Amino acid sequence: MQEDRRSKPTNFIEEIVEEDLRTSKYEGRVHTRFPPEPNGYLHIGHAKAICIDFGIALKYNGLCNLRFDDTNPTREEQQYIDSIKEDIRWLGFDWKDREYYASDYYGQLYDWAIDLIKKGKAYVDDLSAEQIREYRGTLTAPGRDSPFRSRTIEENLELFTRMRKGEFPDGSKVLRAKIDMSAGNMNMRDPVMYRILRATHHRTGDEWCIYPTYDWAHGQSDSIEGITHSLCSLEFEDHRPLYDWFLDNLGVHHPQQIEFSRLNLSYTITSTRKLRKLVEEGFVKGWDDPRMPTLAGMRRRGYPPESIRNFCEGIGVAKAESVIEIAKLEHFVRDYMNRNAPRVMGVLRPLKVVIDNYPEGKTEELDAVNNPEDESMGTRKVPFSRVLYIEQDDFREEPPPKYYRLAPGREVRLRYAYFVKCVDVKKNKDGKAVELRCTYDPKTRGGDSPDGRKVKATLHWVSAPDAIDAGVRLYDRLFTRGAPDEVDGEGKDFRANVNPRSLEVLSGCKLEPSLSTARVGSRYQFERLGYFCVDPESTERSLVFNRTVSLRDTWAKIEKAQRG
RNA sequence: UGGGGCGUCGUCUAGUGGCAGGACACAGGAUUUUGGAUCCUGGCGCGGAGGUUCGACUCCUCCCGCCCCAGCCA
Repeated sequence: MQEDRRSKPTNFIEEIVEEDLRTSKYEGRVHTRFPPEPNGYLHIGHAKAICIDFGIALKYNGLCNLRFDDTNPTREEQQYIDSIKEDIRWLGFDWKDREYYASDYYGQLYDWAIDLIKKGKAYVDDLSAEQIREYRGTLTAPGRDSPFRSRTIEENLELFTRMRKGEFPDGSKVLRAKIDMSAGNMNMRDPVMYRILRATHHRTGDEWCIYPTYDWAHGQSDSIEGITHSLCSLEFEDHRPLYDWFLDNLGVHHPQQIEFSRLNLSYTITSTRKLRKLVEEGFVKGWDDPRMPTLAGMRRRGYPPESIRNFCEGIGVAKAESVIEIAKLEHFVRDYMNRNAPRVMGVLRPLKVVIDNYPEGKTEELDAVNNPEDESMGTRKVPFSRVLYIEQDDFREEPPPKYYRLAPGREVRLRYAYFVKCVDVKKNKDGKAVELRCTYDPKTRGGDSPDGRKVKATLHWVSAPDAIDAGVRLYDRLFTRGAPDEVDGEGKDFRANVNPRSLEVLSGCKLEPSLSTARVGSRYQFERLGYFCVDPESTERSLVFNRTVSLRDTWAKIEKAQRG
């Protein structure tokens, strides 16, 4: 009955879920989970998974758990747990009180391991890691049975119990599932379930010296939590037979694993391991560096969570491997910001302008629209005076073709203010323009000429005596190649493709005074320049802005084409 | 030469035997007090070959290409 009102499935996973709902496969329940390993910060790839896991639950009136897949104490840390929770909440999802840990289930997992041993389906193996590898065979050649494969149930029970008690050194024994050493699927060649590892776990401390592997922990955790649909990425596809094997041989609740293709973004890396390298080797300043594709970095950069969600919805869910163009992400950011970010004027690279015929000491308060896309955002006053700043790039002594902005003898509009005409240029020794002298037309107040005279350009500006100083950080893509893992030379890796000009730090930028109350995290459109966000490094005395993304820039394209 | 997947505009993605649609990108135009936004227009695609069918992106066969798997990582 409810189904009728539901929108059509938008991807193959929703189709499966709806089919399961129709056939009451899980008594009409939908219960998913997001299972991050707390070994790094969440990135845009995780965002896709989060949107799918939580999104499916939301759409079908189900639940989505947060479960930390913490089975490897050597690389997991509490700080990552904290950041992951913060980032999921920021993205806009809520797991309520369903915060779980695979380590919560160590006891149950141990009991189930005993169960499998008793069923003759698991055994303790004394082979070394290297020997196990040799015995496993290759992709094309079958493996061989370990000499310890035929131990009696009693012996296995005793050995495994002693493993748990800490009677054997690290790495000396493992517990393996007894499946099929000749299976075409390598995962079925007697996979390891437990390894001996004396490491302090961030939650269980030193309680355990044996730790379950992913394969042994994951499906069983899903089962314990009553998960119905266990969604994961493609590389786990050939783990599914093992996932099924454990659950079937245990005879417990059996969720369905469904795999989808993970997100790849051009000019971006989405590998926790590689991102950690960028952090640890100082290519960026931290996990939350605004150039990082981490949620923390994107948040600091100014990406609205809504835009990331819209992006994830916009790219779809499928099994084909793909690389999404970064332009698509930027589109969703601009789309959201255009509708929501208040407009403001700021000059990044100031060029002084003196209005010769404007009275000295006079200041006017001009009306400016806060957002032309949303009248309800109202208007504000912007001060105008005789001395102003405009953008250096908005003046050319010798304007190229199609350049509409200011040049000697040219008239342009100052947004919300007056038409001004350039009458003189003062230059320094190097011939660089350092000050413009202009005249204004008092009859054009507000920006319209009563005689119907047109100008081709409208410039943003800031009143010099009223301006506040700020620092601005401009970001470019972190990598110079669309596919950062593609490298020319031998022995090189993605690090060779890091863009040395990914960060440009500007100081002495001039902003309109209304920004003096801007709070950390606030997002604005600097008219004609782009969207900017107040960085946490801002202080009361000095604001720092991050450019989230530039505006679409038609002139830049024309100019680029002109240069050839 | 083992097992598991995947191939639809430049990039994503819809399609479930009946005119191949959408988004982004790109190109052109209209409009504009942001060279923004908006609107219009345009080009561009079913990996290949056979077969079944009145009709095939869809079903069958073969071929080609790409990805994943030989951690006591997840």
